[in-house]
This record gives sequence, structure tokens and C-alpha cells, in this order.
Amino acid sequence: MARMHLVPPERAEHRTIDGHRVCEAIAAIGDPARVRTWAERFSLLADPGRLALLLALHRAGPLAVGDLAVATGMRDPAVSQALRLLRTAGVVAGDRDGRVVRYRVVDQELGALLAPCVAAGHVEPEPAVGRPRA
Amino acid sequence: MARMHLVPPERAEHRTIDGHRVCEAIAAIGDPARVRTWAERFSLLADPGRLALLLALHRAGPLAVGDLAVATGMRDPAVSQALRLLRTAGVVAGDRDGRVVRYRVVDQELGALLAPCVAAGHVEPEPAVGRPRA
DNA sequence: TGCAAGGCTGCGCAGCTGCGCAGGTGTTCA
DNA sequence: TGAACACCTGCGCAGCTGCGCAGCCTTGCA
Repeated sequence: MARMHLVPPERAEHRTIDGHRVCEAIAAIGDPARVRTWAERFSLLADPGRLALLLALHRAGPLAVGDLAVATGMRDPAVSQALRLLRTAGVVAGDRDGRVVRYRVVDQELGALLAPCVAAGHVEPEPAVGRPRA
Repeated sequence: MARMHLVPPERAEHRTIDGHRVCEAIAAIGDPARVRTWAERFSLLADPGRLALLLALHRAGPLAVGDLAVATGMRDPAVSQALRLLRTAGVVAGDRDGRVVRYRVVDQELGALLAPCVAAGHVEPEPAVGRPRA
């Protein structure tokens, strides 16, 4: 945390307000690829449809595609496509039982991110931040 | 958690595989508006630029727009726009100091979501390999 | 063996998002 | 007072995303 001349040479000549903090910030960001990976991870939860599917699977256990469609009000293809995305990402897995495929959450790390979402169900924190200048 | 006839009448006549689990799923999903709110929350973290900015602000403390631009490699307008989005969402706040505006993270709940992202990073300093930025 | 059910895929569209460029506003300093 | 600086905004574009419709494949049952 001491010596950080991590500033890319390209930007080294830019004038900075708090140079040392810029270095700390760069250290905090770390590998851009890692940041992008996490952004993709979060983007999986950024869609109401997928989030609803994950919440349903997380708390109601293995569910079939059609049932998920009924529960979420989505169309079958939409559910299927969303699940395919989540499956590709390694978040869910499907178990075939005859002609029924039941999906379940397998990525515990991402499942843990669902916890605060569920916990905050009863309380609605103030989204209305006082706009100084609307 | 047993008998829940929460199934919307519209979808009530659809054939289901595990009817009770459908009800549990609907209960797990809860209010669609809440799901959408959380999806928007996650979507704030779903962009590499915003995520990098939040990581920088979260760990390096208050930073000016220009410094954030240098740290992230983004252009000033992009940083400004991202911060405006985050500020509108109540995630960050800016403190004006003369002509400099230093931003900081104010939404602790969302800041907590950054923790696993940081913890799993473990970008350990390379002991001897001098690679500022290949 | 025929038929229905469950699930998946191709295609196309509407909508959104992020960003770069140019220009504007307010502040500080020579 | 003018110039430099920090930040913000309007505009437009390229790219992506999610979803609906229609159709196909596989499976199970009568």
C-alpha cells in the first residue's frame, strides 16, 4: 500500500487533485478483467425476470420451466432463454426428469447475494434522497 | 408456507408440474415492484465503469471527478454521467470544495455488496515482477 | 404408433445503455 | 478582467438486451 506508481503512463501526465488517492484507487480497482467479471456477475441479477427466477429457485427449490413461467408471468421462451443464460454462467443447473427439467441454484456465492434482497423484504429504505438540485 | 393461493387468476388455469412450489415461488418473489427495485440496484453494479468507480470510492475515500477519470481511464464526461446516475440513485454523494467535487459512497447497503467483490479479488502485490501496466 | 406435453431455438424488433465529442457554467488565480 | 481549471450537459451513435412469435425436438402415455 506504500509505493504505488501504478498510474498508467498514458495518464501519468494528467493533473490530479489527490495524486496518492488516485494510486490507492487504482490499487482498489485492481485488475480490470476482474472488475469486468464481477460486473457481469451483477448483470445477471440486474434483470427483473432473472432475479425473480433466482429468488424463486433459491427459496422454493427445484422448479420446472413451465412452473417458473406461471410463477413469474413470463413466457416459456423467455424463461428458457433466461435459464440458459444463467446455466451458461454456471449459476443454475437443470435436472432432467422425464420430459420435465427442474432447475436449481448451484452458485452459492451468487446465491448469497440474493440474501439481502430477500431480507429487506418488509422494509423499504428511503430511496428518496434529498435532491439538492432536482 | 403450505396453502397459498397466490396464483394470479390469469395464470390459475395453466397446468403446473408442482403446484405448491409454484405458490412458494410466488411468495418468494413477493412484490414485483420490490424485485424490480433490487434489479435496478444490481444494475448499478453491472457496469465495469460504475463498479470501478464504486470500488475506488469505497476503498480510497473521497475522490474528485478528474482523479476518478485518471484512475479508471474513463473520460471526464463518462465519469460525470456515471456519478450522476449513482447520485440520483442515492448511492454516492458529492461534497463541493471550491471548484472540486469529491464523491463518496453513502449507501452502506450497496457498499456491502462490494465486499465480496473485493474479498474474492485478492490481487496480491507482485513481489518482484515489476509490471506497472504491461 | 399416434398424439400431446414440456422445453428449446431462430428470427426480428423495440428499447435501453454507455460513451465520445463539443460546448456551457461556475470558480479560482494571475 | 481575462484566462485556466473542474465539472456538467446536449446530442448522437454504435452496441447490446430482453422478449414475443412461430416452429422444432424430445419424451411419455394411451
